[in-house]
Amino acid sequence: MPELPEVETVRRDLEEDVLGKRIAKVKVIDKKVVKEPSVASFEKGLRGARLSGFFRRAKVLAIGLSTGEYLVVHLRMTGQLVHSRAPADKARVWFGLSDGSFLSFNDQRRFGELRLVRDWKELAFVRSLGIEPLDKNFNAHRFKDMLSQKKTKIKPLLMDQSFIAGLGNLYAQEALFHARILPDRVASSLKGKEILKLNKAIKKVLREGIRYRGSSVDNYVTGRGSRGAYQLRLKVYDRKGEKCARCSSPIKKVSLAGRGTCFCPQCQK
DNA sequence: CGGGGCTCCTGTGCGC
DNA sequence: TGCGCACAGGAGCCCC
Repeated sequence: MPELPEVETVRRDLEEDVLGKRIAKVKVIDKKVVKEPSVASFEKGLRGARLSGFFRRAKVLAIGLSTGEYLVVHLRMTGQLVHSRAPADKARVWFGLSDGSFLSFNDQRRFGELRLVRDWKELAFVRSLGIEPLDKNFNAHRFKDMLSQKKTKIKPLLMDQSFIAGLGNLYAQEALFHARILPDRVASSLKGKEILKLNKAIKKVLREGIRYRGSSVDNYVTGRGSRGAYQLRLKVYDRKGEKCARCSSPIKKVSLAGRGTCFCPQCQK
């Protein structure tokens, strides 16, 4: 499940490996993943374009093109964007680059989305996004303001992209563990110290996630097709029944807003 | 506007 | 061993 650190890892890989290369050929194998414009216009608009910049907002990756348009990629659950010497066997879409290499969009569950647009920041989803959690404006003072009126449980709120943009189910659970806060706490009930700790924990888990090149719990891979390593450092996510790294109590799992949520009932309060 | 629930998808892993 | 079903979760959508 690609979240901010996974998408950022892909962005950095591609910026390093394919910036400036030209798209020589576009092959759409699964039309479902191309959301706009029509497949014909998508192919025509991309063919011949150079890759001129790689941008990320939350979990959205935008690839700037020499034509002035952007190829906007949302990996959703199982999407992969991989640069390699040959198209991936299971590619939904692939791009043949001018140097003979390939950029493949793979997506087992087909929730992923590709778009070719003029102004990616005007996309409805991008416009509705909340604050970027690694932005310096996201500090404890600001966070306190954001939480003060919120009657919802903190964990689903952390996953609300219009509130904070980029956390998903994995990093939300990890951040709450590091801040020692129970996932079902009502957001407005958090005290000043807890808000400070959570603000720091969110930044910490995202930065660590990026440093370890993302979490390959399921089928996420980097822009080079390799696995990340942050899954080895997870404290609660997918660890139901295992011992808490801090206090050895068994990790519990509940469902919040329909999503699996793991936590330590002993050291999260 | 908020929150709950359903939907989109497919592979995995569980219980019987 | 095999079958069927729950589950995994990002985000849009509908409804109250």
